[in-house]
Amino acid sequence: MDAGPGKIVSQAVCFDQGQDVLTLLRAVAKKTETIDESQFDIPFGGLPLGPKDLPLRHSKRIRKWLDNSPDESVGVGAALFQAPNLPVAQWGRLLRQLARMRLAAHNAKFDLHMSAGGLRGCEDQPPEQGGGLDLSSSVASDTQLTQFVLDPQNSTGLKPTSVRLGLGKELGLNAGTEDAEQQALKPWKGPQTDPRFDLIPWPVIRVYAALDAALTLLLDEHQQGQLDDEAFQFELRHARREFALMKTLYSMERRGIGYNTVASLAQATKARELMEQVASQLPFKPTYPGAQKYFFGPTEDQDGKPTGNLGHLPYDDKITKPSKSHPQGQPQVDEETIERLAAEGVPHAQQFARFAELQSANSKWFQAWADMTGKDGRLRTNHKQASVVSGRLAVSRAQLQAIPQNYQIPDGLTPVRSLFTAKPGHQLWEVDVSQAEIRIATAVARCQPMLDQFNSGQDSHSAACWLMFRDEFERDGFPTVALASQKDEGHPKWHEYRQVSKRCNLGILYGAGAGTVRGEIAKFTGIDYPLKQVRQWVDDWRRAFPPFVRMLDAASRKATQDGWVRLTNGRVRWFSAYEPTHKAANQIIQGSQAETIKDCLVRVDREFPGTVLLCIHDSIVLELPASEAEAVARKVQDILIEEFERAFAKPWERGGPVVIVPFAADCKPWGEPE
DNA sequence: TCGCTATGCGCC
DNA sequence: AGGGCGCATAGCGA
Repeated sequence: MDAGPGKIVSQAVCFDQGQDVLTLLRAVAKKTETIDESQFDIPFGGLPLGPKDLPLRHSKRIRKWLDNSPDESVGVGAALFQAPNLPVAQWGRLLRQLARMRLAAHNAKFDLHMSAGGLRGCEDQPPEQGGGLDLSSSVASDTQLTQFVLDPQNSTGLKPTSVRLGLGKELGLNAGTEDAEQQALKPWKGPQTDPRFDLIPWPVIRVYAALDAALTLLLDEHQQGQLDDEAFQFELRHARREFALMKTLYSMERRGIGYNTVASLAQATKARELMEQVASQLPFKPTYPGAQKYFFGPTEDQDGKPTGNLGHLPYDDKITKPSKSHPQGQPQVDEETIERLAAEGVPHAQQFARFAELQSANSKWFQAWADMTGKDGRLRTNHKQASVVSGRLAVSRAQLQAIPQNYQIPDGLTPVRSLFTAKPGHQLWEVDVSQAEIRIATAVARCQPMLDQFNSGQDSHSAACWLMFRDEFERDGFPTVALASQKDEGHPKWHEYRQVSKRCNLGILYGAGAGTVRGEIAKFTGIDYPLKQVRQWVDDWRRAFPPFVRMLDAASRKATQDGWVRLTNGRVRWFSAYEPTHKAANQIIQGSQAETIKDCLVRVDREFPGTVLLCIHDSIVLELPASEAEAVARKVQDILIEEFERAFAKPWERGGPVVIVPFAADCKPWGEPE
């Protein structure tokens, strides 16, 4: 159960052939240590194991709280506060016992990590001496994932779900239980920014832990009863898919990815030096609000004294959205604003941009990821499987779905991608589906014009370019798309028009209007076309692909009328009451892609165990033995193509033949450009 | 000190 | 009416 941003306490319930609860496992962890540094302090009883590792702030906080609250429950806590852990050997017995059972857990992946991690400082020991044990083959079900499949519209939290289903009444569960729990635990747990579940005395948390364990068991029984019913075959199938995916993600997270902390920290140091040089020349605090004040703030204060601000007029299109604190909206200070200021020769604009990019690179990558890397030199992320509405995977902790492309790296620093390393004798490879979303859109919309282009070997953007600008190409003597795409001999405007077409493809399928498409074109080509011209192009695009237009309309109509749309594998994307439905088509595409890549991931993990490191929406990163790296990567490439083509193959008309939209995949060593 | 919001920006 | 995420920072108010 997630008990706050990245802070977790969870219980696993163990049962044996339907008998009563046998054992509780209480797992505690800190955000930064959930995975690569085990963090068990198990306050099962009052047997001392030595003092806890207590940060000063917590020590102070608890001491203060104890002094001010001399009631009985606190006395119990105070007695247990010093050293409440069980002997290490008991941890080992617990793990061995769990390994022999069938386990149900709410968010099983977390419990698996805790069990496998072992006790702090004992990671390399056998369980009897505090080491971990892999319990993944003992886990039989994950009640949170199953609930996500059974009821995607509601919270999958254990207590809200139980209350909703009327479970646990005999245990005293009611709508207020969760709040009561938060109230009771808060003084011990500390602030949300640094919660310490391991500092909560067992007598304080015991009742809640026991309740969670019992609820998990009740929920599991309830769900399994439902899934036994033939009417729930669909849900059963998808619950099994998610469960299999959970185990794959668990093994990926355990593995982590090699990261060169030494080089990363060297870059961090270099970045800080560069930042200091720049900052010393800036006449304002180098923050976004500071820059806003300097560039756009009044030049004089109320008394007519000069403020040192420049008093630049805000750009009309660069005002933040009105909010409570700023009903008029504020002058926006983003990259583009700064660029414009710099172009006007406004002093310090360029320097501030430089400072901001250096600081961002350090705090997001060079410093942050080095700090997060484990003692084994591996950097680990945490997948969230049941939180994204579209069905995509999300990752937290290290945001390894947003590893910067090389061109994003500030001048003078090393690309972050080059800091990822393979273990000895291995190589990193990435395999990705090319233009997945447009191929999916082609299948979903049954778009014959785009299909024809794919079948003749065109990529989607060249295809759109050809169809949108065909008249002009033909008039100028370029009668085929193949000729027009030749770099040297092609139509002089081919590349410009292809960019325009690409932005139309992506933008319109995402639900963008002409204004946004115009901005995108400007961003990628540097040419700011008149809105009227862009509107014309959007119309050209719509004329070239009538089935896409029909699909966009049909999807949003369905989402408006029914409140949901269906993905390619039958799963449903629900729309909440106030969610705009213009994005419905995009959600079908994005969600269907996510469902398909999940199946690929599980299959690749099964066929090539131990190799998968990351999955980034349409790509899979692998760590492969050097001797056969390319061969395996090619096989994975084939798997992606096969799975995507199969997922989207269907008859395009009633009783007609099955139409297969061709998919393509790229396969290359990690870090190599296209 | 802590929780919250606003802002900006990385990825697909 | 461009979709889906997560993270860092700043600033404000309790």
